[in-house]
Amino acid sequence: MRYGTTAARIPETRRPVKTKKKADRRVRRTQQSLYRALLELTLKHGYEAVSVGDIIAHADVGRSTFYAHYAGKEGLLLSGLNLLRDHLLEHQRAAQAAPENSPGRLLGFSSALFEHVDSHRDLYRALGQSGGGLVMARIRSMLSDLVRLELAAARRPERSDDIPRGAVVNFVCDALVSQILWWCEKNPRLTPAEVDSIFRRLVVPSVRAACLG
Amino acid sequence: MRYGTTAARIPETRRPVKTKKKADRRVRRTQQSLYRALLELTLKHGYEAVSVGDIIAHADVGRSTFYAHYAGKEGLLLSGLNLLRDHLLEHQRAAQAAPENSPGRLLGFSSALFEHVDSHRDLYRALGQSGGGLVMARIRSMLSDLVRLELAAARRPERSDDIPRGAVVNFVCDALVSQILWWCEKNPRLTPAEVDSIFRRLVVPSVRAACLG
Amino acid sequence: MRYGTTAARIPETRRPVKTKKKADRRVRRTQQSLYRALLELTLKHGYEAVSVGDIIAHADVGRSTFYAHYAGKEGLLLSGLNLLRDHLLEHQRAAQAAPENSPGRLLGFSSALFEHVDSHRDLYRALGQSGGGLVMARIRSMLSDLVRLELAAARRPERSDDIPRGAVVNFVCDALVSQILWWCEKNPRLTPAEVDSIFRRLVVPSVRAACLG
Amino acid sequence: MRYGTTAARIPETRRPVKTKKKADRRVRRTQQSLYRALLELTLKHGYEAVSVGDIIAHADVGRSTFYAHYAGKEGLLLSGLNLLRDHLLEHQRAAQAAPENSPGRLLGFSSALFEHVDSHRDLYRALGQSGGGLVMARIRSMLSDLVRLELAAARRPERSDDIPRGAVVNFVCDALVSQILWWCEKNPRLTPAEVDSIFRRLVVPSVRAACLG
DNA sequence: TCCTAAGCGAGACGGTACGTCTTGTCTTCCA
DNA sequence: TGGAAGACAAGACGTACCGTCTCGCTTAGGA
Repeated sequence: MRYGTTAARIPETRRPVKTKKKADRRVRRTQQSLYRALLELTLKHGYEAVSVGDIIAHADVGRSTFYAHYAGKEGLLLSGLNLLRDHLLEHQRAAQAAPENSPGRLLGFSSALFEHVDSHRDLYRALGQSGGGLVMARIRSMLSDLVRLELAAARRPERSDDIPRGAVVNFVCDALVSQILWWCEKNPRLTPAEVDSIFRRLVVPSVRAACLG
Repeated sequence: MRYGTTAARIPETRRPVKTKKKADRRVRRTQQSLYRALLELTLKHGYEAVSVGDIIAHADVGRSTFYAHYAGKEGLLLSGLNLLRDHLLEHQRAAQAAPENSPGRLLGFSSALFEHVDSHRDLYRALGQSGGGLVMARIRSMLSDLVRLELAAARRPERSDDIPRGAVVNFVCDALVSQILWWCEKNPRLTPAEVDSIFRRLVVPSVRAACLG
Repeated sequence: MRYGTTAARIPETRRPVKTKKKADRRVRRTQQSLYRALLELTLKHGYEAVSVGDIIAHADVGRSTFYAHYAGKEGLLLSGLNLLRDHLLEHQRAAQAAPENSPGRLLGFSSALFEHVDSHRDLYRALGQSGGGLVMARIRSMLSDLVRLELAAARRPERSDDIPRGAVVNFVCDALVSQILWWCEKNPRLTPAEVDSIFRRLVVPSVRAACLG
Repeated sequence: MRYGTTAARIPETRRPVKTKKKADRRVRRTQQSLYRALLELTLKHGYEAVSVGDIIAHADVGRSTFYAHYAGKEGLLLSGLNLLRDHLLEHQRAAQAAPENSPGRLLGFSSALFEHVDSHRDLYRALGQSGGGLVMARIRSMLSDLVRLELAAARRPERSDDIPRGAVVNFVCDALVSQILWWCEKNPRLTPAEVDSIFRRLVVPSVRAACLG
């Protein structure tokens, strides 16, 4: 979930922070400690098994400090998600520049997503296994925005017997999440490209038929 | 703690049936009380918000009695799943009797599943919303068995560039679950038949292409 | 607690039993099973650690059967105490036959008591250690009757500065119980005679002074 | 779980006192609330009938807070015993200053003990009645230390036919406890001085004979 | 350079749910 | 029909977390 080394900006804090000017190096250090602790403990024991108490002990941070920054365990984890969203949005925009009907245009961010997952495989496995349901739901919700955006742009005029747009968006998002979890849990040997190919063979034709028919 | 040294004196000759039957009457009543309580409370407050204490209070059952029958809240809910599984298996077998390549043969149990969901719409909505993630996971796992069974039977010889069977099974199951949740949460006006149609238009062609070449 | 092999009569039952004619061999067998189970489990794990559930499981008896015979764990244990009381009463009567002021006359049952304890040392240790407080209290209460009886008979006319009779009885009984427990827990090598001697040296002179002044 | 890597930076130089003091104020208030609740409830319903739930409800304290301070109901009650022990030790030391063989020297703390009991008569009655066996056992154990200490100091060289020291200590302690319970339960009209007198007349001569030959 | 407010550690606290345990009652079956 | 088996309600137990809170220390930015 950490992009490169600039794991700084974590906007999902409780308090607007006001960011006086230098945005408190101390604050940043604390938040990074907590985030790192969450990741490490999740990898070791699974997301569900980690308690707030574990996190603050591992991060050597006071309990009240934790709650001063995040609403809870999930808040902390979710704070890392915005980075991913920005990353995918960028790829989506790039794909939109491709010529109409070119094969990689529709859902063009998918390969970037699988690449991302590939570089955090252990974390996703940990989330998938031990009930990080809520986190996956948030990822799903984020993907949902992307897909809706794309289909809204691409769609030809709606016909009466069309599949409802929401159903298609839903189908695509869950297929993505499903693919990710299956990859991480069951078949970790595949390359991101292979996984992307599987995904596209299963999903894209149906979506094309349903929306661009 | 092991009873039964005397009970085992006469191993299987007498009547292990009649004794069981009568005792079961009370047991069944208790279990039904608990199950009904769980459903009612889940509908009212959401699955996650219901505690074991709530359930036993509502069912007027002792705490130890609850744990004598079920491992926990989830165990109780899961106990209702076996009936559904049997129901679906029956429909699957019926569909298999249809001629090869007829349209409703593949995943023939899907309409039965959506019919079932239709008659428990509120419950599924409650499960979907408030984090019955684990329960949906169990339903998914049950569906997984059905789908795996069917694809194993239907599949032509495997080719090297085939999509791995597991990926397809995974894709189908999650599409089913996804469809169910979307239906219950977002678009409750559709009929089961319409939902089934959407599902089949999105999923079946890809599956046919992937498995039946 | 079991005298010889005739461990039969257990009068402290809940129901008068009515003893139709053959006095239900089954009932007796059940009661013996329970009593034996209690003793064995008490020796193994200590009195407090044994639950009714353990007893009936070990005796292979149904729960309701247990409560049909005894009011609880204590009731069962206490049912063995009457035999001891009769035994001691007999010795007390024998000692009373001795000439006035002979050394062994006062509290003449003490040696019989210590002899009894000697033959059930393990049980008393188990009772003393793990809080068989209530049982020791019952033994104490039984001894109390004996001592009160004896002092009432032996006492010269009461004087104003006498120690209250109840205080003396109390003192003697607790000294006996105290001695028993100390013997079993701390110093199991002493013979019954030695223990009796210690007891008499510590207690009898004071009692004689207080009552026979 | 070990905090203190930062807190230990400045080992013992600053002020480990002030910090503790303030924090203790709240702690002390909580502990006193709990102790008071225990006493009040014990007086009202008897020691055994009081559950941890009752105590925390009456003290308006969280369950976990209770267990953070005490191991259980007994632990809470026992926490009040240390004060008594210190009190008695002081009296013992004062008595030791008396001339050899003066009447009040041996077991000189006894009157202080009975005075103490006198001022908590209701509590001791409640403990004695309803099975505060374990608590009385702890009091006994505390007295045991005092007596052992005293006899060890006072004793002349041991002779072969001496009563074992442990037996004497045991005898004295149980006589004290016995006297206390008898007083509280059976004869509450006596003054502490009278009770002390009874105790001393019954016990001290024998002890003197056994130990000071 | 001092002062002041914020960040922070430490952890006490009230609360809630958990799963286990034991008790004594009550129903049902069997001989 | 009376004794045995065991399902059951009741509720205490000790544990685990949670999210709130109070308390001083420390530290850095503005006066």
